[in-house]
Amino acid sequence: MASYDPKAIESKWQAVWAEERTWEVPNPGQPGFDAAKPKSYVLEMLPYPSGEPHVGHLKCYAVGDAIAHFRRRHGFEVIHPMGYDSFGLPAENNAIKTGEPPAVATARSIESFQRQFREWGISIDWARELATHTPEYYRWTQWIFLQLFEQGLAYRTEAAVQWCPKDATVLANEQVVDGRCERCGTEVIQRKLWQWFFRITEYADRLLADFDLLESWPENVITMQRNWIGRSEGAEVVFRCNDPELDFPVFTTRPDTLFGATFFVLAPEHPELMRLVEGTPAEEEVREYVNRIGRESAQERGAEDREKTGVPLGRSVVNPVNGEEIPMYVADYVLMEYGTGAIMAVPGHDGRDYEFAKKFELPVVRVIEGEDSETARDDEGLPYAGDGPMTGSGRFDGKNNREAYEEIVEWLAEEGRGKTAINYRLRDWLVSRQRYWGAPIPVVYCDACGEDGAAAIVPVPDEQLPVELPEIEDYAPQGKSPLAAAEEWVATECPRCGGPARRETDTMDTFVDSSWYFIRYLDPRNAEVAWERAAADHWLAVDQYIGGVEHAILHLMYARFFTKALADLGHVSVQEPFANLFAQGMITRDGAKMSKSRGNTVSPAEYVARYGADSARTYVCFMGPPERGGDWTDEGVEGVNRFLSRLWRLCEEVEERTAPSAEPDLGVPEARELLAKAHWAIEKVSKDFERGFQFNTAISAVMELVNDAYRLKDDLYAELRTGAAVRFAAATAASLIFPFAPHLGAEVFPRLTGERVWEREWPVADPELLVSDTVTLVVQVNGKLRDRIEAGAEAPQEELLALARASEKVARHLDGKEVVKEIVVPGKLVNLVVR
RNA sequence: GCCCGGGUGGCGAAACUGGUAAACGCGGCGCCCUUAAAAGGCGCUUCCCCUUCGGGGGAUCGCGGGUUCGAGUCCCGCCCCGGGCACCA
Repeated sequence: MASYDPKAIESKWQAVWAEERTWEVPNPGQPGFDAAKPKSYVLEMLPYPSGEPHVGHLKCYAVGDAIAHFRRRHGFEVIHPMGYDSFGLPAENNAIKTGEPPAVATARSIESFQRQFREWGISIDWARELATHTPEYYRWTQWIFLQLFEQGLAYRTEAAVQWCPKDATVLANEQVVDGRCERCGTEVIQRKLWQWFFRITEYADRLLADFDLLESWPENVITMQRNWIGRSEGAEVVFRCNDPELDFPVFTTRPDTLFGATFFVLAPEHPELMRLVEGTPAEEEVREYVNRIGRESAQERGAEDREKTGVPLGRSVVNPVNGEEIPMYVADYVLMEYGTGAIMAVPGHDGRDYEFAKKFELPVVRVIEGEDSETARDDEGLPYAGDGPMTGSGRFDGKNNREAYEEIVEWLAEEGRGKTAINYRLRDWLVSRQRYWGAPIPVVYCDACGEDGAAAIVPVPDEQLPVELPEIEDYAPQGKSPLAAAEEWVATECPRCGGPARRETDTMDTFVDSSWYFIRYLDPRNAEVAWERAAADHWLAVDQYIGGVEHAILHLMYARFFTKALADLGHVSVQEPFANLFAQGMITRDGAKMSKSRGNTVSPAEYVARYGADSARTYVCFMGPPERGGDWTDEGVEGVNRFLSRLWRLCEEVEERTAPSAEPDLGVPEARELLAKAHWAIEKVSKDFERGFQFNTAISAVMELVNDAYRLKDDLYAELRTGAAVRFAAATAASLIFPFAPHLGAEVFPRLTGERVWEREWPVADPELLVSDTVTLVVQVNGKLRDRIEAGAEAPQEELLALARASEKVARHLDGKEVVKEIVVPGKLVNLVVR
């Protein structure tokens, strides 16, 4: 008997699948397309190809592949593509360090990913493979950019961005770690620069509302996105300054506290700030303050226990509800990015305003009665954030603040001093990067076409796309994009007037590339259009998306935004890209996140070489619930490898000792028991797939089946028809383990059944064999377990009671006591309550 | 501070709508096979106490209360761990 040799069988089946292109599926209109077959789009987040795949990849694709196989065997036409998110910083940083072009390192890494995906036996439709850094792909990224630009959804403006003074470059938020540049450790500052943005805020409400369209997303991911969007309802109220004459709208969620406003604060970046103090005694101090704040990092400014600072402006505004003049300040606790960059300060009912008022000795006024010991900081019980009757609020006195809320807003609206308003925490998406390794932003600047001395932004016409990345010498950013150094490339012709023009030298954030790749998979080789509508309509939406929680906010929200924008443009028919989302947990080692510096990384290749891909894949699915994390242990992989070897040996033995086509004999108790176990396992594994991919328990069910087969097999081999039960059990185990250990399943199943496992429908449990004639009756006295008795499954209540009372163990506890209550749960238990 | 997860043996974990706590795996212990080892097979393994060695009793799912015939599961109050957001008006 040959022993389990994963290397041999794995390469054998990988060759078959490659040769036969087993996992390729046709589009509508293509040969072999079957319109009657339901489709299922199973997708794992595409990898960023840097170095070698790690265990996180192994887990993600093992989980996704199990789902793909499960659906195929339920009659679905499963599309299961793969690609590479191949633009990005690591390749570029490597280029800066070594001078090797990013394309070279990227190609090397992609090769490694391709090789390992094949070695893992992931069922990928390779005909649809793509990489986002190729001109064939980013041509369409640029096309989408221009589509958004035409709609006014892409725009260029001057904005404060994170700037590293040492590297002289803008940094993405992700590149800022604890307020410092991730590369050189220099403290990041804010700087104003002209940047490209996508108007995602326009979609804030739809991004919130359409959570309802999703079939199944983890609740925590939805919550994270909801918080990130941060919708608040409130009112916009206008405060007027009489000298100089200026209106200052503020956003507030508490118009009911308007009567308690005792001062007014502007953000240091507020555009009217310097105008207010110019030529006044306050000018010097305000200017110094603003400059000082400007030099501080966002980290410092947002620090938890930062003391309130600010400067009085020597100006005042009028509170529209009571005509009171209140003094103006500038303070850094007011943020320009949120609301209007100005606030009315209500120290009596807001903790931050309270702190500021105390420090600057400003009046604190109560306008709502009530107390809350949690928030109160003084004898008056202020600040108070709760509800209650109004006071000191003129004609609203005595009313509950909740009711007054509506009335005040209505009244303000009548007076033309306010209106209801909604504010979002979400900001527009900054997409330009002063970096080389990304898709060039496809616009040119033309002075001749411009007005008032400003250059016009002229989009590159579709037929001139892609705007290809030029080859350059030095990849290091010098305060502007490295592309700016490619002078010949920058100097171009204006598509509008034919005169001299300059190319945009910024590239796009790589999140742009990954916001639409799932659509390109559907028509990946199309050179005429980004995708054919029929193909997109057939396959979208993604039925099951799988990836790490770390993408819960950015990637998933950007992709949702793109889908909605593309739907509005008439390019797709769905509003949501991912109907179902599965967020897998992170694998740790020795209880810690894996990292090279910690030296606790796990190389999947090493384990695949040692135990085979099937063991590695099955292990990552078995280590715990896949949505939770888990700690990688070598013993764990060995354990799974032991199980697969055991299944292998069982199948080998069964092939030798039993005949192929005999009907199992249900009359022999052991044969029936084993068949029942097999059907139980079918039911259990199927249910575990359906109930949120509980693969750990699914695999344990197959383990139980194999254990039972081992326990019973030697007695059953003797007869032809009892041997058939063992054959059925072994074949069932092979069939059920196939989604996790496809090579083993593929090898062993046809040897026992003559059929290819992936062409065979997923088994269905026989209900007759799922129920047994007898059950274990649990007998409790006062809720405590006293005995277990075998009883007929259909036995009536009286019989169960009689059985329970007949038990000696039970009788011992009834002795001398009175039974006051009898509880019978048919088929389960009897509980006797005694006194 | 706010919003999510989660606390069950030595470890990873299981337990469907309240009904046998610890399935499955790891580790450990013992036995069988073997000249020996590896591999493999079989069994035991939550803790404490009593035992005439057949077994018997008690405790136990982060802590404290409650509902119930019965709570890991439901309710109330706390503690700890992980993640996200954080001066958002």
